[in-house]
Amino acid sequence: MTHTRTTRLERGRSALGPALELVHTGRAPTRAVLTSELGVTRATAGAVAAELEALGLIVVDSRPTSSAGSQGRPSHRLFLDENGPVVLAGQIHADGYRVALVGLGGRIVATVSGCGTIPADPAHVLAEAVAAGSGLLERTGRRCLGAALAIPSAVAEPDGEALNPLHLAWPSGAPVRRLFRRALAEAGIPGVTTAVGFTGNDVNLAALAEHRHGAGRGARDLLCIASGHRGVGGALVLDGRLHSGSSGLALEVGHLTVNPEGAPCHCGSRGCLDVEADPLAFLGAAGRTPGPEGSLLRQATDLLREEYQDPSVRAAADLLIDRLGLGIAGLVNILNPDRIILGGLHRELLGADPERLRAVVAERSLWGRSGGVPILPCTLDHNSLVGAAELAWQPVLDDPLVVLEGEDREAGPV
Amino acid sequence: MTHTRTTRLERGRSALGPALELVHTGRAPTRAVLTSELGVTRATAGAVAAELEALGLIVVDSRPTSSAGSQGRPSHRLFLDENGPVVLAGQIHADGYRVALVGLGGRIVATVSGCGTIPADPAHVLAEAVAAGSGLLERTGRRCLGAALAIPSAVAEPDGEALNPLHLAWPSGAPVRRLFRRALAEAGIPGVTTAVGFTGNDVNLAALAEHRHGAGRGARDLLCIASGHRGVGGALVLDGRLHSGSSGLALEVGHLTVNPEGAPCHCGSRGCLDVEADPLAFLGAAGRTPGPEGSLLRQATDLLREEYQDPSVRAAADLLIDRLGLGIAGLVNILNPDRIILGGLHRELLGADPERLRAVVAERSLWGRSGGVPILPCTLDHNSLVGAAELAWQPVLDDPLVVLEGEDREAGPV
DNA sequence: TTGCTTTGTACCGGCAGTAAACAAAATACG
DNA sequence: CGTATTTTGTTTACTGCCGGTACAAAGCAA
Repeated sequence: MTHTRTTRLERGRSALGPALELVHTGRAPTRAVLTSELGVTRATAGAVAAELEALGLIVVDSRPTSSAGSQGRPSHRLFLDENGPVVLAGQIHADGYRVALVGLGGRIVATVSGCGTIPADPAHVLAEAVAAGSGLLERTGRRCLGAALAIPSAVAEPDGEALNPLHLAWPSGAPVRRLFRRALAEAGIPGVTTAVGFTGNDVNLAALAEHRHGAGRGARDLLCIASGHRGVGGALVLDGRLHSGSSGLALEVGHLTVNPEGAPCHCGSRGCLDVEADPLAFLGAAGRTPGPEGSLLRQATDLLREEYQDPSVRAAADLLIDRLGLGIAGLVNILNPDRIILGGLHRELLGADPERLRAVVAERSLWGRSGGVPILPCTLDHNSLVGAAELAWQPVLDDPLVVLEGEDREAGPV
Repeated sequence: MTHTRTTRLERGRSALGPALELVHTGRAPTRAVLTSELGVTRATAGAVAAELEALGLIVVDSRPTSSAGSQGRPSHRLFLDENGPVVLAGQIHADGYRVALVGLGGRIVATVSGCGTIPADPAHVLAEAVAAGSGLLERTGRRCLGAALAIPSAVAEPDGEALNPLHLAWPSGAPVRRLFRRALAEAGIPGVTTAVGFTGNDVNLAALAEHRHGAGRGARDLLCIASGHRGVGGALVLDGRLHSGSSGLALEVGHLTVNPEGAPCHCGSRGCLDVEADPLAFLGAAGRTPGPEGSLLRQATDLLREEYQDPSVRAAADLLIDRLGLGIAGLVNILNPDRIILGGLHRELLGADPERLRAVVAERSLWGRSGGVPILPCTLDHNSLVGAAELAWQPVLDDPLVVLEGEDREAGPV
C-alpha cells in the first residue's frame, strides 16, 4: 500500500481535544479559565473556542453577563450546545434494556427502556434496543456521532465477547460487540460511521461516568466497586482513562477472598467477594429468601432501608460491610487509589454505616492506616448509560475535527 | 508573580523525547525505523537525530555498513553515545549499598558497593553512598545529569518517606528522599541540578528497568513480583509508566491471602503472601533453619538449586509455587497484565517448575482460563539499580533539551 | 471622570513538521 | 559490466499552530 503514515490527523489544533474535554467535564466555564487550564495564550484559547463553536459543539454566550463581584472585564460564558449532536448509549441489565441519546456533558436528551425477561438470544435484544434508539433519533431529529453499549459482564478485548454473563442467560463468549455493530449496521443509523459501536462492562462504564460527571470528579486514580444483581464488579480509572487491562478483564474483583470459611464459589475457591457481598448474600445473611417480585438489588435495598432497625438486618449489614471492607482494603493495598466510590448495594451499605466501613478499610490497609482513602457513594443517575456515552464520545473528545467527517458524507459523495 | 504560564518547554521539537526513548530502549537502530516508529517523515527523523547528536546523547555512524542482504541503500546506524552523560544511581539493600554511574540504555559505566551492616541512621548511609558516587564521577570525569535511589521499602509520596523498612533497622517514616537530596547537595555534585534526586521502591524500579531493557520489553501492562529478603514486593508498569499509586503505596501485594490457615502476619490477618512465599518461608517449609552465613535469598536459592532432588526441598518448592500462584492469580484477576515477570526467590521458583506455576495461575484466574499470561523470569543484572537510573533519566527522556541547562550554567553565569 | 484590572481580538513571526524533488548507496537483472 | 530498482538521506519550499505583542472592550475603584 502506498499510504505514507503521517501524523496529520493527530496534530491539527492539538489543543482542541483537551479544550473540549474541559468544557465537557465542566471545568472550563469561560475562555479565561480555558486559557489557564490549557496553559496557552488568550489568543489561542479564543481561537480554539471559536473553532469548537464552528463545529457546533459549544456555544459562546457573549451577552453582558452578571458581573460576579470580581474586578475586570467579565468573561463570556462557554456552554455545551444543547442542540448539538448526541451519541446513542445502551445498557443491558438483568431486567431489560435501556437506550438513551446522550449529549456532551453527560446530558441525557431522551431515553426509552424495555422491560421484561431478556431472551437467551443476544442478537434479538440488541436489535430491539438499537431499533428503539433509532426511533429516538428519528423522533428528535438529532445528529448521531456514535454508539456504545454497557453490559453486565466482563467484556473480553480485543473482540468484545461477553464472558460469563451470568444474569443474562446468554452463552459465555457471546460476540456482543460484533452483534451490536451488526445491529447498528442493519438499522442504518445515519452518522454512526466514525465510531462503530463500542461495548464495555457496566461497572467500568459507571466508573468512567462518575469520574467525569459525578462523585469521581477530580480524582486521579479512581476505584469503583458495585454490586447490582449477582456478584461484585470493580473498575479503575487511571489518569482519566479506564484501565480495563490487556484483555479487558481487569478489576474482576469478585474473587478476592474475604471470608476464608465462607461459601464455595464457582471459581473453585471459597468465601469470594462475589458470593459474600452481593444482594443475595445480604438477603441470606438477614435470613430472608429472595422473592419473585423485583430485582435482587431492589429487594436488598428495600430491606436495608426499611428494616434497618431489625437486629437481624442490622447484623447482616454489619457483616457485609466487614466483608466488603476487607475486599476494599485488599484493593487499596494493590491499587492505592485516591478515591473510592461505591455503587449498587455497596452504596446502600456505605449509607447505612459509613464509619464502620471506613474503619475496616483503614484497619486492614497500609495506606488506610497512614491517612485513609475517601470512600463515597455514586451520585449519577444511570451512570452505566452515561458511561457508555462517554465511550462513544471519546473519539470526538480526542479530536473534535472528526465531527466534520460525517458532514462531508452528508454534503455529497463524490 | 508575573510568570505567564506558557507551554514553551513542552513543545520545542516534540518528537525529540519519543525519539530518544526509542533509541534508549533499543527500538530505533536506524533513522529509517525511527521514521516509521515516530510516524514522521524522513526529513523530520533526520533533523531529530541530528539534534540528539548535537546534544551529545547519540552518535550517528555513517560509515558504509555491512549490507544485511536487504535491498536499497543501507541505513546509517544510531548508537547511544558511550561517552555521553550519566546519572548517579544508588541502591540500599539488606547487606549494604551499591552505587553506579549509568548511561542511556541502562548501561552501567562504573560501579562501587559497600558491604556490611547498614547502620540505623539512614543519613549516614546515604552520605556514604553519595560520597562513593561522587568519587566515581571524579574518577571517570563524566558529566552527571541526575541521581536516584532505590530502597527496599514502600516509598510514600509525595515526600518520599520510607514506610516499614523492615530489613534496614531504619525508623518507619524516615524521610529518605529529603536525606538523599541533602546528601547530594552537601556533596556538591556538579550538574545534579535539573533532577534533584529521586527515590523509589526497589521492586518498582526493577520493574521499570525490566520493562525498558529486560524481560518486560514490549509489554504494555507489566506486573512484577519479587522477593529478595523478607516479604514480597510487587510493581506495575502501565503504558511505560510506573504505577505507584496516589501516595506511592500501590502494589503492596504482600497481604494477599494465599493460605487461609497460614501463619499470622503483622498486618493482623493470617496466611499473607508476605509470610507464606518469601525466602524465610521457603527455608521453613523445607525444614531448615536460616544460618548466619549469607542473605536469606542466597540461602534459599542455594538450597533450591543444589538440593532440589531432596524430597523435602522439592515439596517446599511446590508448596511455595502453589501459594505464589494463588497470589498471582488474584493479581491477574484485578490487573489483567499482559506479562508477568518474577524476581528474587520467585524467579528461582519459576525456574524450578515453570509448568506448575503456570497451571496454578491458569486454574485460578479468569483470564488464565481463557488464554493465559506469559510468566517470565527477570533477566537484567542489578535491575533495581538500572531502574533507579531510569528514574533519573526520565526528565531527559521527556525533554532532551534539558541537557542544555547544565551547559548554560557551566558556560558562564550572568 | 480617570485609572486599574481582566478579558477578548488582530496581527506578526518563529518553527516544527509535511511534501516533494533530488542525491546517494546498495541490490537485481539484463 | 551497466542499467533499473529500491531504500535511505538531504535539501528546499510551504503550511499551520501557537507565542508574543499591541490594542480594544468592559467592568470595578477612587
